[in-house]
Amino acid sequence: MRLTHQQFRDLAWKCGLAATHQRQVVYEAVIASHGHHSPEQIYAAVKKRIPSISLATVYNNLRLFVERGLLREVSPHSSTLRVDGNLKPHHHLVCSRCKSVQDIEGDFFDFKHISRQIPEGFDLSQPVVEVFGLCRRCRANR
Amino acid sequence: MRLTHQQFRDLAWKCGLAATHQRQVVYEAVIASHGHHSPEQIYAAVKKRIPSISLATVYNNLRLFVERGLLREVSPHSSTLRVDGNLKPHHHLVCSRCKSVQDIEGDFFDFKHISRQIPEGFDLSQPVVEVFGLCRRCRANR
DNA sequence: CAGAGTTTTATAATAATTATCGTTCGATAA
DNA sequence: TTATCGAACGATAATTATTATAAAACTCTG
Repeated sequence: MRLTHQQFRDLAWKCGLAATHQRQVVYEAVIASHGHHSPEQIYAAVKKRIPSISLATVYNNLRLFVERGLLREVSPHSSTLRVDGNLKPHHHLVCSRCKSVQDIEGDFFDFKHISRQIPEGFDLSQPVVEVFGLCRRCRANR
Repeated sequence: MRLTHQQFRDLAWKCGLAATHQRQVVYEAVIASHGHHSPEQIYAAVKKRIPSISLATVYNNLRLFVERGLLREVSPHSSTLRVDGNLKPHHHLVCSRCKSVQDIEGDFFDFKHISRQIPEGFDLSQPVVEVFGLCRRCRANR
């Protein structure tokens, strides 16, 4: 998706960012790419329009966009592997801010309903669900 | 939690792994540590019992345990940042194997029910839910 | 269009994880 | 037991993802 410079300027203005060309192109690349892409993929897309762009600029702007609410982070996990020795069916409550994980028990999810919506062939026989929110501490520190 | 060597041997045998001392201590450390710990934390715990252990051994065994189904991976996305430009409420269907993400629509989740179960103070006003399973391609390639 | 403050770029640094390889260990059988 | 062989371990190098730094370029406001 392309925006006029004025449109992007207004958008950037709302969240207190300067409307630079690089920033606009990064933003457009994310919106245009339906799906959920990694920084490297976005960098590759942006490079077609601005060959001189730096990968750091992509990271920088993605972080700013997420901070200012223009984009949301998918799977806002910690940057490190986590393992769970509890193999009984249970789900996780994850803090989007500090990445802490707590177990939750119970049947909250209507899997029959989900089954009708998911793509053909997707295997949900052992579903794991993660619910993201803000833990008490992070909510207080806002 | 401690296991007898025989108990661990049986467990390891079931998934085709040799029952080494290091392996047993890593496994016990994960199970004993309720919660969802990082490789570094597990390494620190194991080091108290086997000071000479290598971090690589911890990583190696965690990966094997996950592969063989003895442990499960929490938030199986940790390797790279993903962003989403779709700010409308929606949820994600994630492949545990290849990490691909697809959007799903609909109200599958009984948030009133969840609200009763979650810890005091946890903010679920803008919940994001991710459902993990196996996509068609990864299921076929099993 | 000048000055102040941001942003970009190139690059170095860091963190997390994986690969490599020589050495040692564990399981099986003589 | 011990000999044997493949698996596992430990030290360390390499790789990958991300963040930090600092000088140069750009954006915004007046």
